[in-house]
Amino acid sequence: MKTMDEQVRAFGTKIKTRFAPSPTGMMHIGSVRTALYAYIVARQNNGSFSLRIEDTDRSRFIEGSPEDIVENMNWLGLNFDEAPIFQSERKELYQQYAKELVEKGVAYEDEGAIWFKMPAEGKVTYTDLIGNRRIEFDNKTQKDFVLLKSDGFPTYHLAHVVDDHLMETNPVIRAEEWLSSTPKHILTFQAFGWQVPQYAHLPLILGTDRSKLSKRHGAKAVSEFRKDGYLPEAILNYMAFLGWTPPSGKELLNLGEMILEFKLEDVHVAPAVFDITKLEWMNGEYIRKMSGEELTQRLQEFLVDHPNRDKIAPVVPLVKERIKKLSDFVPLTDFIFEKPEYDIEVFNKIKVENQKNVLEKISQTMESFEKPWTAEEFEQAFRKLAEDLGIKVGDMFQLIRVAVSGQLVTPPLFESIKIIGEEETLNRVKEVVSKYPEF
RNA sequence: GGCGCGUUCGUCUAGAGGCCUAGGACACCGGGUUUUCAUCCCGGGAAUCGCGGGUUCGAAUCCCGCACGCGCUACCA
Repeated sequence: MKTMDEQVRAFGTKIKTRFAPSPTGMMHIGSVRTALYAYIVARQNNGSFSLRIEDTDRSRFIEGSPEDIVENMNWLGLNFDEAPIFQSERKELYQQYAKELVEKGVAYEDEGAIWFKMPAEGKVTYTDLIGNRRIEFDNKTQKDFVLLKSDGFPTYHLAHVVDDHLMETNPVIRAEEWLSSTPKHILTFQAFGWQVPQYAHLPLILGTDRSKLSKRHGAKAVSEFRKDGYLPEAILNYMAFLGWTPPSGKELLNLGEMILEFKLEDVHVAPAVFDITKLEWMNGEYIRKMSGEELTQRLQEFLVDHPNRDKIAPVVPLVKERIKKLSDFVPLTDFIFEKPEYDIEVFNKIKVENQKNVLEKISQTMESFEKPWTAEEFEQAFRKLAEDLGIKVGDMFQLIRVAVSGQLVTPPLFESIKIIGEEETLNRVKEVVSKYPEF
């Protein structure tokens, strides 16, 4: 059996792939995988990768959609080699080709539209690159279909065939929802007398209810994942693994490694369910793998409106192992930059009697420290205080934590305090003592 | 309804006749490290491989049937 590589080489000299979304909304997370695989195949064959905007249905066009697609492809690092093609600008071209088919007698005009005439006999057979499966359709089960609409625009079927022929696309990588239409396309290629490209129909990506992934599954636009603090490398990695495992068995793979390992023929035939929990885990892995400097920079790019954007560098090492998404940074570190809101309910969660009294002692102990405070002195002093007061060490530090941050969960206490500053820390504790239990 | 595709732990998957009393990852549960959380480490439960027939000494792996799911069935893509 020939590999995909051999099959494709037998077809033409250069591998050309394309991503061909229709601009009916913001770029959807599911289409990332289609774009990614097409990109990888082009890259690993020294081929070219381009963008084609399928905007032949004027009524479904959404303003800003092409820009959103380009922007997110750039963000993901999936770069195009050629200028984007807009099908709406090629109207006359499709009309010419439609006319050609009418002249050849394989298409006819009816009610202002041009229809492809289905052969009454015969079968369409082809081998899909995904799963290397032989797929067969009986022409008898197929119906005539519209090539050119009465408004003069082509349907997807005509536009796909004309464009991918002219662009010399091979292989055609698209979602499996197109599988049923493939006989139409193959027959059209043949009617023109053109070489039929190889097809790779990628299995559908499903929502948790097992229906085709859409907005209502919570898996939404790429831009929203970006806004939520997901990293492009994690998104790419996760999406690539929906239906594909690298032969090396690695759990984490960057784009370069994917280009080395990926093969279309290794992609699954069965649909996959999109599971955001695993994406989140992967995102956390990528965050932890980054250097402090790198993370700081990413965070600064992400936190465009953060009031203390320039001061986050020292905080980054404290949260690196505690955040899964860039956006997690904010709630975890707000108390470091701003005095927190206090709530007696939070203090009540710590099982310590006479809290006000203990807080008073904490305040006094802090005041007794020489500046700069040191970790050893801090820890030893409060361990001793806990012992003297007969309370658990853990509770002691939790009380300090809440007094300083207003929260039960924070990055490491002492390190946080060092960033907040001794003065400010002491002020906060004093204020808590004086206002307790009403804040 | 017609046509097409699919079916291994909850999820992503390994698996190409014996290496499978089915392996890994996420998630979950338990334990350890730890002043919280997280990280890290250790351990655990979790798929009779959709069901039923074959073929074979032997099947998750090959064949047939069925069931179920999904997709398409537009002058949408």
